[in-house]
Amino acid sequence: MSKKDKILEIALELFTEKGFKATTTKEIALKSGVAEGLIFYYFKDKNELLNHLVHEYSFIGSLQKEMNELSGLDPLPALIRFGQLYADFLSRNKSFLTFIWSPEIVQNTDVSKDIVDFITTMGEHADTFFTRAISCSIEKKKIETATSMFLSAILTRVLVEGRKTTNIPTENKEYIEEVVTLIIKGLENSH
Amino acid sequence: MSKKDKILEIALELFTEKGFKATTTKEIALKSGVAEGLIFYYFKDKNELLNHLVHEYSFIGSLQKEMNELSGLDPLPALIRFGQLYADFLSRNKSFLTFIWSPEIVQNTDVSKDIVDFITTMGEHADTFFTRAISCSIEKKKIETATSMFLSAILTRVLVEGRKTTNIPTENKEYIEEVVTLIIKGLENSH
Amino acid sequence: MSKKDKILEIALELFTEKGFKATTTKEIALKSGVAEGLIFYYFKDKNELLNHLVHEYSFIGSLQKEMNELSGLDPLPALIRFGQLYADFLSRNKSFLTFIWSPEIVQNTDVSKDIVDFITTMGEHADTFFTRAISCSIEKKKIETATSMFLSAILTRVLVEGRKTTNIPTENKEYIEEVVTLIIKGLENSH
Amino acid sequence: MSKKDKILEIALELFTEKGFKATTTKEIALKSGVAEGLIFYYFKDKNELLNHLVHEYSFIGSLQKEMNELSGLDPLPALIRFGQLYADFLSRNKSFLTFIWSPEIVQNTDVSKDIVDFITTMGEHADTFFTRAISCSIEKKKIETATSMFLSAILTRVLVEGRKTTNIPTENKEYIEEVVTLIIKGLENSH
DNA sequence: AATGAATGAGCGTTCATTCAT
DNA sequence: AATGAATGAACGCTCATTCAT
Repeated sequence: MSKKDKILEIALELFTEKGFKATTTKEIALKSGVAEGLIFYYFKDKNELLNHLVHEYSFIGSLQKEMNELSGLDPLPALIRFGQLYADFLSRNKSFLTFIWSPEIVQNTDVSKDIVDFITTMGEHADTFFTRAISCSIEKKKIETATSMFLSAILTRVLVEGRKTTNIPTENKEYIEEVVTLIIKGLENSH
Repeated sequence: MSKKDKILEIALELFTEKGFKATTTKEIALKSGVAEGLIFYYFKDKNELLNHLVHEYSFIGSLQKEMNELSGLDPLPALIRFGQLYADFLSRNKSFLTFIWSPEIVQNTDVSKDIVDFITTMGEHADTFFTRAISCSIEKKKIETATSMFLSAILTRVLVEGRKTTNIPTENKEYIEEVVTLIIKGLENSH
Repeated sequence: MSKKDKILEIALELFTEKGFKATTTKEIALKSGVAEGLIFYYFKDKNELLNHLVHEYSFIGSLQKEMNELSGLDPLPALIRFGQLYADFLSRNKSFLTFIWSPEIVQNTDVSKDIVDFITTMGEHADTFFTRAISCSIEKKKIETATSMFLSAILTRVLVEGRKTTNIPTENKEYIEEVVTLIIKGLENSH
Repeated sequence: MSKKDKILEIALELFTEKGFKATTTKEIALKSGVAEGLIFYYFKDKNELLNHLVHEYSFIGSLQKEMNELSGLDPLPALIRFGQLYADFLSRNKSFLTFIWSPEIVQNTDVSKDIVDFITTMGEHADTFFTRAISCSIEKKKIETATSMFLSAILTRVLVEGRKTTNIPTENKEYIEEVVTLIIKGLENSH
């Protein structure tokens, strides 16, 4: 791994763990095993290091690949698997997500838009899965509400409940299954 | 308003807007119209100002009062009203919530526990409303899943969708009604 | 005791214990049980409080009185008693002496001159005692050397040896007697 | 001379001249011709700069070397030369000695012990010289008293009389000779 | 490419001093 | 006489940034 990449790796780790301002370039250099000056050789200043990180960070890419496996599944298992992939993805990127959502970053960058876009994209995917999973036709708006609930439930579980000191009582998989079941039944019962 | 209160007010505003480290005491003093020294007369250092803010902040109190009005309502309208109060509450405290959830604060204080506690309390309230709204008896676990979805949907809507550049297509009230309807139908259909 | 006197008392205590700059007016006020403002009501500023202390402090007065008792004694016992009084006096004022001898005070006040004057006065007293104690006549210069040694021995013992962690092996009285004996014998042997 | 050494040199000069608290880091930087930040690059804070100074200061080393020349001399000249070396040493380190003896330093460090140790060591040296200078055997205690007087006389002369506004009437050498003569005669006359 | 000594603006904080009460 | 809230200059210190090597 090149020194440049090492700097980026460590910077990401420290920024997401402690915050941007609370992380010093000295600390990054130390943990990266490089001289402090090198950071400024590769990146004009600390902000450019942040921008590089935030825009380069391949957000959706990693998830996109995994979702190819869903095409061969039946609608219901696909929906559940989709939920799991989403939960895993959020889990992996939890600290990065809360980082770019924090006041000091939201103020300085436009990445929160990226998150919203991402959630929208996820929503569109989920919409098609729900549509396929429901036998009968249904209002588009109802599907959208269902989708929004589905994604919110997973998002909240991972980001909020992950911080509970007590362990999560139900496994993710089981929880997702329950959520899907409840929504599907709600949708089927509503026409 | 006393100078001490003014300092607290402005500090809250700036911390939630820009972050803790990114806000200087000079800036707080300037906007508060006091000498910088006064901040340290009342709060021994910047951290104590933060702690004061975080622990004094009457999180649940404001919501608790509003929830008294729900006791007279029928189960379903009560549930919807409950959702609205929750959404309004989150809306009001949006910036504070993302602030204390940010890396620089989560790391330094034990307040994330406060949020989790709050969410748990909200969950218990919602549980009783759902139980009352469903005519027939139902597994406790199903109710809990329903509740979690309900609260997540509102939380995500307010915190995430509030940052969408495009305006929110559906009004909160309408959205909450849809969510409640879908969940209730899902529950009733599941036994 | 008036509040003014209390301030002076506490200021003296703190200045000599911690140094002038290291003692804050807040600390003086707190320990004195008065408001901080009162210090500046009585003394224009912190420096005037210091000056007041340094010039008011009746240095020699307390010793002068005690020395009246010496007039009735024989030369040798008088010399020994004189040494004891001097040692006691130094012991009582030890911290004050090292205080006004410290760089931060020597630089700002002219009290080190007071100390020198005091030592000179002590020297003159001791000169007459030694002259009386020696039967035969002797060069004035020899007496002065003897005196200087006598006073130095006591001064050093009290100020320096008092800081030894181990206890002083010999009692002051015994030490003074030995010193006097040695000097007297030295003088008598030199003509 | 390196910038680090320059900082140490100037800090020593200012601390001993004005006191520790009364010397600002800005002043040290200015007189040293370096940026203020450099002080904190080499020494993590002002206290560490002081500690470095105080422990690095080769107190005894410089004197120890000079004392090798004494071994070839006869007892009496050796004693007189020893006194001169001691007086010179004290003279050179006068401001440093009063500095570390001042309240603000005595309170913060354990260096006053260093001084006491040094004086003890000097005492042991002087003891052997006096023993050799006296032809006949004599009580150990008497020697110690003599030694103590000898060192005190020189210490006081340099530290106290050096602050007299009037010039010192007698030269150091002459004074030391007188002191030695007087003590030797006192000792020889006492058995 | 890589270092780390050196910089200095600006931070959080202290504290003597003022002043309305 | 006495208070203590309020001030702001100046302190010790941090840290992103520069630059000679």
